[in-house]
Amino acid sequence: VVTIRDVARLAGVSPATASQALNGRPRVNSSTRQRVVDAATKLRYAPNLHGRRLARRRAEAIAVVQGRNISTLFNDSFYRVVLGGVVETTHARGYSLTITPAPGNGARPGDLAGLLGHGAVDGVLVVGVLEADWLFALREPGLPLVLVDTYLPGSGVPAVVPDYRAGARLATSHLLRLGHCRVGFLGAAVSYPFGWETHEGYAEALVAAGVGYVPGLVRRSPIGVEAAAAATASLLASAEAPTALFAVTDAMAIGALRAAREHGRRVPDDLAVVGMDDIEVSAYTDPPLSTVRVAKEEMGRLAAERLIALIEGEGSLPAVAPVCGELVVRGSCGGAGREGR
Amino acid sequence: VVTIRDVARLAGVSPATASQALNGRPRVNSSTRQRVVDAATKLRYAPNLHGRRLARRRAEAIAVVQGRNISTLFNDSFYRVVLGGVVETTHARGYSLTITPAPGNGARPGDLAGLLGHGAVDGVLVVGVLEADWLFALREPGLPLVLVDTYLPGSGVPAVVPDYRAGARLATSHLLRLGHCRVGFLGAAVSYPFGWETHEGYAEALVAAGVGYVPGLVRRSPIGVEAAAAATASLLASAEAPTALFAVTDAMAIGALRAAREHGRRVPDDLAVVGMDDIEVSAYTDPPLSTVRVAKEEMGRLAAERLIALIEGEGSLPAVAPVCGELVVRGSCGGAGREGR
DNA sequence: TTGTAAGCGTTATCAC
DNA sequence: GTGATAACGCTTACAA
Repeated sequence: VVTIRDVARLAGVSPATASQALNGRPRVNSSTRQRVVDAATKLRYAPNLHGRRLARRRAEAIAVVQGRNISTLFNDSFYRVVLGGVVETTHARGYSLTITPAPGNGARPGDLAGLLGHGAVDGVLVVGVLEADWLFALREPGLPLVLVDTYLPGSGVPAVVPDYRAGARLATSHLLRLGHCRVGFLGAAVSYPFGWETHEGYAEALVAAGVGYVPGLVRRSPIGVEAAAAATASLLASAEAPTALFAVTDAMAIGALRAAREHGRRVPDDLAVVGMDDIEVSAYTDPPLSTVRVAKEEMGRLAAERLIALIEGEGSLPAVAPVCGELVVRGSCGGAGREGR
Repeated sequence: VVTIRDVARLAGVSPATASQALNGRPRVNSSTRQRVVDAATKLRYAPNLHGRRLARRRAEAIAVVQGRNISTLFNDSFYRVVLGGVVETTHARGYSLTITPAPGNGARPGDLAGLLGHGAVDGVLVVGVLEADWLFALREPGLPLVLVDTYLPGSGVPAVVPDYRAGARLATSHLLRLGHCRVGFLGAAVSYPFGWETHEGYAEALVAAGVGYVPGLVRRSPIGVEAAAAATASLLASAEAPTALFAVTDAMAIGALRAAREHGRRVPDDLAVVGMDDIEVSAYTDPPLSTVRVAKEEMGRLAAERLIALIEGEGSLPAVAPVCGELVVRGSCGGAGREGR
C-alpha cells in the first residue's frame, strides 16, 4: 500500500507538504505542488479514508435511516424515488451514503445513535416516520438531522415535506369543479401529520366550494391496497355513495379502483377517482390514475442539500420546507383533458 | 466526546485492557470486564469507527456499484429487490453498506477503484453489467469482488447469477407443452451472457420437443418496453406470426402485451406470452403475466454472503453460483392452472 | 491477567 | 513556503 509518506519521499518533500499540495491548499509553491502531484499519480496514490477521517474529524458521509412506515426502503414505490434524489446530490456534493439497518422490533432508540454517532457519519436523513425518542436519541450525540416526508410539529427539527394539505385541496377541488357534489375522502388511519393534513385539505376544498362536509363520505383505513379496497367497498355500499373519491395515496386509490370494479362501478363514469403521489404504476392502472404528483426526487435532493448545508455550517434554514405538488389528469377522474392510453 | 481512555480511567484499567474487554477478547478477567462494561454504559461510550477501522485495517463495510444496464438502482424493478437481499444480509453480518456513484459517462475505470480501494470498503458487489476493465481496476487494489446477475466468462471472478438458460428452457417448453408449435422468441440485443443464454435455452427447448428452429420467429430488441413492443409488432405482422411468445424479460413481455393489444390480438387466446423475472408489476398486468420467477432477493443475499466469506477469508467457492427459477403461471399464457384476477 | 508503547495514515499547529 | 511534531481514537505486540 502506498501512503502519503511514499509520495512525499518521492517528491522530496515532507508528508505535511504533500498533504497540503494534494488537498489544494493555497500556501504551497506551484512547482512543488506539481512535483507532489506527479509523484502521487506515478505511485497511484489514493488517500486512506479512515486516516483522513480520523484526522479531519469528518466522515464525509451521511446516513439514511428509514422510518416505520416503510417496509423495505428500496422497494417502496414512493420512497425509493425519494432515495434516488438523495443519492444524486449526496454524491454530487462529494459525500458517500450509508444505509443503516431498519429500526427493528426489539431495537432501542440508542442503538441507531450508537451506530451513527461518534463520527461514523456527519449527518442523518430520516426518511419517513420515526418515533420522537428515536429522533432525539439520534440528535443527542450532536448529529445534524433532516426529516424527509414528515416532521415533528413544534420540535424545530428541520424537515422537507410535500404540502399534503394543498395537494388534498387540489385534488378535491378538481373533483368538485368537475361537477361532483358527493366527493368521498379515503384517508390514512395514521397519527402523523400526513393523516390530518390531507383531511384538512379535503375539508378546506369543500368549504371553498360551498359544499357541506358529510361524515358519511369519509373513511380512514390503514395504508395499503387491500385495506383501502375494503374501505372503498364500505363507502360504495352505503346509502348515499359518493360519485367521486379522493384517496390520499395512489396505493389506496388503486385499492379504490379495484373495489369499484368489484362492485360493478365504472371508473370514471360511476366513480371518479383521484389519488396522490404519482407513483410509477399509476400511469398503468386501468384506467390510468389521475393524481397529485409529489415531487419525490426533488424532495430527496432538497433534503440532502439541506443536511449538507447544516453539516457544513451554512446557517440554519426554515424548519419545514414544503415542496409543491401538481395535478396530473389521467383517465380515472373523467372530465376534460383526459390523458393516458 | 467520550473515548476509550475515559472508559479505561473510570474503570481503573488501561485503554488496552478496556479495548480487550469491550471487544470480548478472552484474556481478560471477568470482573475487570464487568467494570469496563459498566463504565462504558455509564459513559454511553461508543467506539469511534474511524479510529477502529484505521487500527484494524478493516472497514467493516462493503460497497455496491451498479452496472451499466441499470439507470437508477433503486428504481429498477429487478435490481431493487436484489438490493433488498443484499442489505438484509450485509447488516445481519455486521457490515455497513455504501452506495457509490453510478459509473458516469466521462468516468474512467480508475475512478471507482480510487474511491473504494485503500480501505474505504472491504469488498465490492457489482450489481449488473460492467466492463471488464472497470472490474479489473476494482480488483487491482486487492478488493474482493462478487458479480451479481452477470459474470465474466473465463475470468474466475466469483459471481451469483440466475440460471437464465434453464429459465428460458422452462418457459419455452411450457408454451410448447400447451400445444403451440410456433413459439416466438423475443430476446435482448445485448452482448453479455444473458443475451445468448436465454437464446440457447429457447433453442434447447425446441430441440427437446422436436420442433424446428425458425429464424423468422426470433427477434432481438433493446431491453425496454417500447422497443420490445416494436419488435413484437414486427413479429405479429410477419407472414407466419407466432401463436406464443417467450420474452426474456417481464418488461419486454409487457411490451409484447401492449403490441398484441394494439394489433388486435387477444392474450392468451391469439397470443400466449411468458416472460421472465417476475417483477412486481407482472402480477397486475392485463392479463396477469405468466413468467419464470427469478430468486432476486435470494440472489442478493447469496452474493453478500459470498463476498463476506471472501473478505473473512473463508476459502473460495465455485466461481459461478446459479440460482434457480420457477415457472409462475398466470393468465397470459393460457392453458390449465390459470391464476390471477 | 494487565499495562506500556508503538503504530494505523492523515491533517493541523507552529516554528523556521 | 516548508518541515518537524503532535494529535485523531483505536488496537495490538510485547513486556511485566
